[in-house]
Amino acid sequence: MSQRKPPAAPARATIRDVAERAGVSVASVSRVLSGNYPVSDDLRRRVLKVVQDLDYVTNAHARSLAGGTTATPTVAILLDDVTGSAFAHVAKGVEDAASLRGWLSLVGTTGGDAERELALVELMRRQGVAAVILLGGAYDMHEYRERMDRFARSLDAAGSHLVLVGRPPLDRDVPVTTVNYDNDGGAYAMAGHLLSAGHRHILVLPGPAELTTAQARLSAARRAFATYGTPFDPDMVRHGPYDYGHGFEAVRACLAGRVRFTAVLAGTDVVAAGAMQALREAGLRVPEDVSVVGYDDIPLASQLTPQLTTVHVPYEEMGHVALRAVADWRRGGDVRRSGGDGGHQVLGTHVVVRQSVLPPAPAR
Amino acid sequence: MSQRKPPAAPARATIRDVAERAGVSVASVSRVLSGNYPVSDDLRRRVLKVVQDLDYVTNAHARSLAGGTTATPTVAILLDDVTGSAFAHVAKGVEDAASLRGWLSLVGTTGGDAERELALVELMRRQGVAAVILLGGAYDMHEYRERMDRFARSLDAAGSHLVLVGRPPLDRDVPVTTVNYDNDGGAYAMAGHLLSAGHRHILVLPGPAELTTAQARLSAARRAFATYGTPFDPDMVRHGPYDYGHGFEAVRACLAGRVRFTAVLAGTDVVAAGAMQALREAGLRVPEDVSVVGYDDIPLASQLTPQLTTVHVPYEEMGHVALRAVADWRRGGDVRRSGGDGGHQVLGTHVVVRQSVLPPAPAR
DNA sequence: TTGAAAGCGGTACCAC
DNA sequence: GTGGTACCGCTTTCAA
Repeated sequence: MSQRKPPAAPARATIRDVAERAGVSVASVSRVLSGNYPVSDDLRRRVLKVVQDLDYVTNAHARSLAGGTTATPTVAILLDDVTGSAFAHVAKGVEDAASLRGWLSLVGTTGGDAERELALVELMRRQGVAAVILLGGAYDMHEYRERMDRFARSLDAAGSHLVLVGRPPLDRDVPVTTVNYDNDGGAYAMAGHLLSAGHRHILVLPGPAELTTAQARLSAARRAFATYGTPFDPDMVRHGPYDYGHGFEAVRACLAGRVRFTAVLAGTDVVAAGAMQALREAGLRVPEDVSVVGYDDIPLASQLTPQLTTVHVPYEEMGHVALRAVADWRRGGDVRRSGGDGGHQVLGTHVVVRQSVLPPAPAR
Repeated sequence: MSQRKPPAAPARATIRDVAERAGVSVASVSRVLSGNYPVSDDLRRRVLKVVQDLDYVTNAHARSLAGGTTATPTVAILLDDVTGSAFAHVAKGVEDAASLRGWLSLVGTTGGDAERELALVELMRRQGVAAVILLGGAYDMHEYRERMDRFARSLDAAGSHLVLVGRPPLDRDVPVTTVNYDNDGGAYAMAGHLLSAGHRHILVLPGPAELTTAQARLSAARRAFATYGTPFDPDMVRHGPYDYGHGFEAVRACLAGRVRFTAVLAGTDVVAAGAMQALREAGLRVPEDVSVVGYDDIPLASQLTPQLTTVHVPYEEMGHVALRAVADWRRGGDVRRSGGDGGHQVLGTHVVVRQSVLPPAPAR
């Protein structure tokens, strides 16, 4: 307590310690360790020996400050939650692509908290990461745009870059890259699949009303209804979180309320899983009595019984694309501002037909 | 291409730029930004204005180098895969605890690759993180111990610390903290649950033969068999990866091979899910015809139909405990070497009874 | 081939 | 209160 030197600091060895102990100059040690410069075998041996003995490692901060070999490029991935989210697959995609290039990738979670998101972006910016990749979940359009705008510009000013994945794009003059999937197309096709099977009474569980992806899926479904000349009943839409519990509760409530439906169009696979569970508990069979479809095509979809018909979203590939965009950006200076690609990419989606859809039962 | 100055370097503003533009000294700028020193309001305003204009941020590397306010403590979490692994929940636990303290946490994935693990540990060590937390998945005892030994010592030498979660502990004199769950107790209780329900022909899918956790679960099951005076048939054990596919294939193969069993003791919930699917496809009902139990108690367990009886492992809490251990370590200098706790903690597990177990059917 | 020294961007101590 | 300035640990000219 009264000590001047806190014993908690084990005094990490420095390059000077190594130099001294090896009887050479710091410059030589640096050369040996960087390996990008000719050095005599004897010197190298002596230095490496001491490095071993001292268990020395170069201080990344110092190295990066000195502007040496640009430190390993690092990308930061920010998402709400690692557990179970479909976006965890995007993170995996980014990580795999990064490690393939010898880059480092780090994941930070925001817990859906804007404050924490801001703090993390700031932190990463300070850290000098090559890019910050923001995954999924955009709510308020107003505040959101401004917020992202600021992020993009401040990262850009720090020599970094912002990538938005699964979020609405910003204005053209903002230094940002967007990677998206064809949300509309998938939702339209999925609703169409149900409609073409003959369903007319479809319970729609699009997700949170404020979430842009949910809104888009809902309006795409509407268009599909219109195409099929089927009236769209707003009462058949139940908003709620993208989780198992919501799917379960919503279906249970509708069943209890004697709402008539022959199919459930769920906003995500997890919601679909909850819906299926509620149907099953009510003694209804899927798909004989009620058809159910999801969205995302996460592993769960093919593990459910019956296997879920859903929309495949290329999450991992989106991660690859996001990382490639960062690499291109770094290399290209700012060519991508003119190039057609690079600024905003959209990957395709498609319906995966499995076993959870059948034409509506004659009766009921 | 022929440019001397790569245009890719947007020349991030420095503290000196700010000082100059604001007509003050760098020291003053530093003071304003650190906020830990009295400064005149006028000066503060002028500086902040320029900071805004230039969108200036302090360089984390420089700050950390200068040894100023110790940078935000950062912990690195390393695991195989973020998607779907039970350990993603531990990561979440660490992250939540870290963010509560205002610490930063980063997740890196190894993809089960020892090389990548090594690279990440090295990188983190260089980065000067407060601790590296390694999650799950230990294979070869020989090489493994040596490897971890080295990690522990080198991190320690760099003023950092190694925490092992869900991995076997090392020797007492190695500077490491271990957080574990009562794997044995859970496995023993789970097998006991099946045995006490009357099952005698149990198919055991413990997981990968080389994985320490799988080995432990298997031997605990054996002990339970012994306790119940039930002969243990090695032929009823099928090793394989901790995934859905393995559960599915193993059960299908046994069914095809006319192996007689009334229950499945799966190594994880995911394996159990695969097993249930195979049974269902064979026209067998769970639990009426065959009982199935898992291990982990991830959300999936309660989302399956029937809901899965399994062993609850406090993954998130393990994350909290791991982070607390790091905080204690940092604070305590090296008191924990003497203290009984802190070095090696074991959290309890327990069976969660749901709907996937029934006494064996009379016939069959 | 090797060594000396000038920064990289900040922080903090020491004067004024 | 404010401005100089000596480092932090490392890389990289520039000489020797």
